[in-house]
Amino acid sequence: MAGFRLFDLNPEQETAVRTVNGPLLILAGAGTGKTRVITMRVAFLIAQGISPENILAVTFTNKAANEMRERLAAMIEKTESRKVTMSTFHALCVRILRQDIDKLGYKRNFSIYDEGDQMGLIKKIITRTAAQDEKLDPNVAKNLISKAKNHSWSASPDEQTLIGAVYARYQAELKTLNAVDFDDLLLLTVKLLAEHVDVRERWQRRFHYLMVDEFQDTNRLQLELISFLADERKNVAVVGDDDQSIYGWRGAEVSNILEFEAHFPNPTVVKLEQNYRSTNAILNTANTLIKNNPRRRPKQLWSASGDGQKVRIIQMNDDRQEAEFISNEIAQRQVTEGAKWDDFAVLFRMNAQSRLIETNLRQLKIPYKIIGGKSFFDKREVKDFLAYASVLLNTDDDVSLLRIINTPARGISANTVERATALSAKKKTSVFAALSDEQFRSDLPTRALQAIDGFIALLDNFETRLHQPLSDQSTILRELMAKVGYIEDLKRSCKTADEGIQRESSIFELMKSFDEYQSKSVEGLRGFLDEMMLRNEREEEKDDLKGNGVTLITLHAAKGLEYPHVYLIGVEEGVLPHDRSKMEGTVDEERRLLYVGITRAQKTLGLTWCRDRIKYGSAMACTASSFLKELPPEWIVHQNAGQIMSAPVEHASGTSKFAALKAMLERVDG
DNA sequence: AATCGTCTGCTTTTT
DNA sequence: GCAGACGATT
Repeated sequence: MAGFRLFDLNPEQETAVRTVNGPLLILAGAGTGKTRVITMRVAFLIAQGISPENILAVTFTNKAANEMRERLAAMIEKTESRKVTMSTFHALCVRILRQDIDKLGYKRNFSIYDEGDQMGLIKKIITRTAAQDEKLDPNVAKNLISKAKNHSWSASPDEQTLIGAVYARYQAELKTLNAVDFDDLLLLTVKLLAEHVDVRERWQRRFHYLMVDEFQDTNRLQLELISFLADERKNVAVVGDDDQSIYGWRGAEVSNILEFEAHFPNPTVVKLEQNYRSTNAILNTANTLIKNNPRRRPKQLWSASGDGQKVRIIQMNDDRQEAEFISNEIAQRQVTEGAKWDDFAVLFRMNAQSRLIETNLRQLKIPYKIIGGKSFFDKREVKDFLAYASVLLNTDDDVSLLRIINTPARGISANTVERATALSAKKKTSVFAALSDEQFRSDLPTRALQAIDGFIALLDNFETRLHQPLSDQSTILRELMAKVGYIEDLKRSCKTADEGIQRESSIFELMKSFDEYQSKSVEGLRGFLDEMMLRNEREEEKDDLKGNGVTLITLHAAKGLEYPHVYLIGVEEGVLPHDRSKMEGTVDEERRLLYVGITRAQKTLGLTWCRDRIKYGSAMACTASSFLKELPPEWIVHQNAGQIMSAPVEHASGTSKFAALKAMLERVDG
């Protein structure tokens, strides 16, 4: 108890922190100090004498888990805080499965397939399964499979339909390859806990107090997992905001939070409504908008920090003008208001919308950062490297094996690989097993056989060395890469020397982080790979790119972030709400998306819409989003960009415009 | 095996 | 309007 007290909490926050036993639902509106409450509640539990080992806090992202860990470490004894389990859903599942997945017929050294690996496998299966005249979009298949898994429909897919057959084969093949995809991590964990009482009870004995962050984003399986772990104690504290549920299309069930009482009867319900981020103009705009959603838990955000400036709705002639106007205005405000580039964010529904903004910002030499885009882990060389590592740990991992079987080229032709793959499919084995099959080898030319034997020997050799006790895995990996001449091959395949250096440095970076991982963990290469597979570069981007610059970000990715000045662009019917949402009946979720966008703003907010927009290459007339009509007139001011930009320069603003221009020119010169 | 050219089809993306 | 996929070409 010593050294811990509840710092400056408002009454609701304090209730949330002090409620220790039984189900607890914390409805935490945007900017209401949620993370603080969670970490303080964990500290409070420990101060009450609860063992930190018995506390589990689950989040969705590594970033959130790390942040919580750091904050807790600053609050209580390090030795104590370390014993608390803070983990993402998926990492927790990996941990559970690595111990007992053999009970489900998988091997404990299973590989984890990311979405790219998954797609590769699905494509392969579709081509093998579909008849000549049959077509199946692999993306559609992937989504359906994911949906099926999230609803635990794994039992007996209808194999008469193509999709059913693909699903069945995909799942069977994953098992042959000793691999699991992201959905499997949850599905198999739930299955394991459901079917094996001993495992279930072991984990129930381990965790007595559960906390779940972003509960509105949990899917069915995640709720099931929590329910299993909570057992009869029902010490489940969930934190979330139904109004910020924007991942329904990925399987998130808002009903988990809306019908929390049905899953965990008689909970304590706490509403956090005092907002510490935005002005009341912004909050009232958000409040009024979201009231139009029928199914929600009523909340009313308020702030003690005053009304602030009205929210602007700015009409543009077209998307070209939208980009120009915003870029110019940011340049101007940076000077006249003394704002930093960092203080501005431009939010949009679709990534494509960032292009024009980007172009304009670049012209004005305004630094910017785009969140999103290609990930470090999508880079060819990174995937290759991880594939080599993965094959050493699980030679049955076909996706990784096929990736590296002839990279760098070692005389195993596409044709040979195709034959091995076909045989492996027929015999229901992995490709690696097929390589040693007599049937496969009998009619192969000597050259091909030599190449294959060389490859098998190479893997055997390094696999053995890797598994020797006390082996230096990092050195072994380096030697493997050197032996196969990977880096030379990589550089040879690059168009420019610069690209070669870039790619090489990705490999070095990866090796370096493995060294770092090894210096503080005993899990070895397996643990490192797990971490890599469950890690999202984009989340780190949000930290790394804290540097100077205007942020360009999608509404989805902006959740959880905040900026002093926000522009939300393309608030048009068809963009927000997106055309597709109307067909799919998910307009409420689009409204929540706008709500999330609005509540990102701390001081000022501008919503823009265009009368014309280039869509799919040609100009299309647009109308303002129907959501704009739902905003409270008393907190809104309407403007027209065309008029502002062509307005005669009056004296006062003339001075500032001149100053802005001057500053701009100085930047160009410098 | 790589590169070029044509076709297609179009949100969002915590792991 | 443009990226990504796929097939034809060297």
